Amino acid sequence: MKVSRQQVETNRRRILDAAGHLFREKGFEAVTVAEVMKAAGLTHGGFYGHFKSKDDLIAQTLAHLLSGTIPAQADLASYAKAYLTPARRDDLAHGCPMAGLASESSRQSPEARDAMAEGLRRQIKLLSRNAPGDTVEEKRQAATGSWAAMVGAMILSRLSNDPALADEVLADTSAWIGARSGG
Amino acid sequence: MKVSRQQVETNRRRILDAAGHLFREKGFEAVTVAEVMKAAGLTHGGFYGHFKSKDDLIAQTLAHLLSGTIPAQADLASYAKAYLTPARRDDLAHGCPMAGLASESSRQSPEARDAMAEGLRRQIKLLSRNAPGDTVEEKRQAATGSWAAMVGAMILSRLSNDPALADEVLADTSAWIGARSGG
DNA sequence: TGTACATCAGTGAACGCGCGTTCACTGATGTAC
DNA sequence: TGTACATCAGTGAACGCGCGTTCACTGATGTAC
Repeated sequence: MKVSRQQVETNRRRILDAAGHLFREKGFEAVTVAEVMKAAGLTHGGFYGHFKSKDDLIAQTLAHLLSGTIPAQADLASYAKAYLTPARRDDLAHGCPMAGLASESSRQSPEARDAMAEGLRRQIKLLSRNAPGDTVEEKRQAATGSWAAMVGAMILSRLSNDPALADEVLADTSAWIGARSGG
Repeated sequence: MKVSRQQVETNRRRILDAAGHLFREKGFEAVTVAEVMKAAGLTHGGFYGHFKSKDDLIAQTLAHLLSGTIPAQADLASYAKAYLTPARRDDLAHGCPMAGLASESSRQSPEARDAMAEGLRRQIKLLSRNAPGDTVEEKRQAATGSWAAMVGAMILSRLSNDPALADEVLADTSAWIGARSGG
């Protein structure tokens, strides 16, 4: 049955939200179109009224995830300390899209990669503002290096099924960034 | 037709080598059993004489990849500089298994994750030897933080389809690790 | 404002394809004598 | 050392399942009058 234009827009956003959670939780390939639609409260047949294909959904979901919420500004060390927590690591569905999906994204469509690259640019720019260093270049290096360390630590921590090692990776990386950036 | 015991062992290693290259290139899910067997010069039916399942292959391939080649020791900064090159980034099939497969591995079987966690422990231990710091703890933090940054930078660099950004991520992370570790 | 009808978002069955896995078969290996 | 035969690694057709995608249909929406 037809639904109102407003409802269409709501449904579209619901699909993107559901996809955002499911993709972060399970990765792009393990999530099915039907699963996303069910999570959005719809049936799978209607999917193609909203998106051209699953690849299209992936690209649009990444753009959706990365366009939101500019995080509060703080110095790099505080930012890293807040980012590198076991709670954030374990809450996959609401976690950082870059840590959760960067690896898979590099094998996705150009549109998906564009969305990710744009998110990366924004993040580096944002972190550069309060990064240590005397020159623009030094600040950018600190921002990029710290961000790479945060993303890498999150990925490595998630990979370990030894909880002690997993927590140590977060804590050590946080300490290392802090020692350099003065937090 | 039956083949010699020696040939069986050769075939098994060929399958693992082929899987090691293909998985790093395309990820676990995008590679099919038939594709691995073909790359190993065999037909797909024989696969189950060597491995219990595709999951089993994944776990054994990771163990195989991570057990080899202890890299030459150097200080952290030189190590990072040698690791974070565009050439290494672009040669997916022969690249670092942890950068290429860590993210996907966290959703694989316990055996696969064990192999990865063990590889991570070895790597941190190895890098700690020549890490800067006065105490064991400081050295471990530098090793872990630097390794997280290297893996993260490799992943972020691969994700960007803007070559300038991709190269900058490597160079900036390398410079940042170098500035701290004195390379 | 109220009515008649064209539109079209969503439904759910169905399709086609590719994948992991199985299995009857083949023929070289390697053992028993 | 040579021969006869049981073993079993590899082959390739086939199976079953799940997935992305399509499509005829439904019935509420929203427009024309």
